[in-house]
Amino acid sequence: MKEIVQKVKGMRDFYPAEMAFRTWLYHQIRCISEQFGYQEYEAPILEKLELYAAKSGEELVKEQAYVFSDRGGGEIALRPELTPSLARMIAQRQNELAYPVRWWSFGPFWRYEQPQKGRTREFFQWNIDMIGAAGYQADAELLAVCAAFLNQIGLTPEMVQIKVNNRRLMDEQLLKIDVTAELKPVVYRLIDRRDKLRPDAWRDFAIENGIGTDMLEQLIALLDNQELWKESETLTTIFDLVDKMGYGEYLAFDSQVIRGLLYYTGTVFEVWDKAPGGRAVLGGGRYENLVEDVGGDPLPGVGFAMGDVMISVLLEKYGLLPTLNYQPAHVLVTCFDDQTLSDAYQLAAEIRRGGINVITYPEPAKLNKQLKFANRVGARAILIAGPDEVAAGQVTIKDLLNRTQQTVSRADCVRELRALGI
RNA sequence: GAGGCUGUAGCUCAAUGGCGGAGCGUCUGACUGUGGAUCAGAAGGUCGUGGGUUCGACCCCCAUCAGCCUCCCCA
Repeated sequence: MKEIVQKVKGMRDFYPAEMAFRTWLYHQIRCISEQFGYQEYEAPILEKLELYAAKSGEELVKEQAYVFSDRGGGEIALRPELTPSLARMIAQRQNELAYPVRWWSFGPFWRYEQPQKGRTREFFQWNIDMIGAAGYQADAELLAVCAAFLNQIGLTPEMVQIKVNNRRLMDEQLLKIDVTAELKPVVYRLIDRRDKLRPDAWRDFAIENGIGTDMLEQLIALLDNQELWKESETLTTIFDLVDKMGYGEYLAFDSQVIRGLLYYTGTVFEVWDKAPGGRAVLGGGRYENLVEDVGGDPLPGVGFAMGDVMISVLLEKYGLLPTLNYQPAHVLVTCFDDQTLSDAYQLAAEIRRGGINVITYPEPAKLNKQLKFANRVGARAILIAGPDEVAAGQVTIKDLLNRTQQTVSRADCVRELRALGI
């Protein structure tokens, strides 16, 4: 134990059980993405640091990216997010793609953060984007993808909610209460923190940052206005479209959803656990300038990203983790003794050619030991070909589930296994 | 970056500053061609790591590493 080198902080091992879950999640994601006609793609794990300098937040690049120099002296980053890579891939082939482009991806990312519940330094993230659709109606499709996914994995509108807002609406409203361009970042930050601070502490924070009492009262009235979305044609249209697609119950307008990312310009949304103290598990929105920022021509996009860690926490919390069988072989061929070992290996090969996954016990051992092993690894049936069976051209099939066994001719073995439902 | 809790057998955890334990699991046997049960036995530990205090440290102190939790942050 002492001499086992520890794994790097914040990294996870995926033993077969965890790997089975990750594969399951990947499958759910693929299923929904393809339902809406999105194509899978992948970008490099390593990118030049300057790719992120273009638009990602300062915090992300300076504090949270894994950065190192390669042997050529270049500044390289382990990708902390995918969107800049996506923007580059689009820009590189800007004139040959059929728009709107619908792409999705699921892969690993790294951020140098303090590991805690729902957060690791290496995580997997689903990214899904539609690029090249200028109309805000496209935003509704991404919200539907999001809701369809939540529905697919069993998260109901009672458990989670997609909080939607629109930055343009908020900008207009803030302008009405005389929030200047200089004040806007502070006010955004203030809005973002409203649920994190106590009311009095929140007010103090506002005053300290130069927000006058009058403006603060107007801001509170603005944020508390549940009907504010009705003043946005974008939001009313989007809500209507998502409702028509059958996912209206998942949506809720929330004027406090702003999102930290600099590049969002229109609709923004986050999926939240509705329980008290709930957290965001997914976020996204519309961005107008990203492709331009990496050197392409202006092209709008809308998309979202979801990490595997928080969604797992949520599924576990609501008892929705799937029960997965991660033993691919349902049959074990026993190895009786040195004389019949080659027959056992040969039998296993015959069964495999019959289309059934098989493991062999690789060396002679006591039969009860092999039976225990078969149980441990989750096999459904075992095959015994000892001296008696070999001499008679037969094989004994033992059904571990029903505790029955039969001796059949070798030629019938595959058929008999099929009859057991294997 | 800040704070709190934890670290003892493969796993889950006990142990008043004075002989390091239990349950589960593993292995062996009872059972030399038949599994999940039962019984018996065995293996398995530099008590996270490094210092310090003490006649004596798993226990107290300091540092450090890791895990969990909270704050900060959140693409």
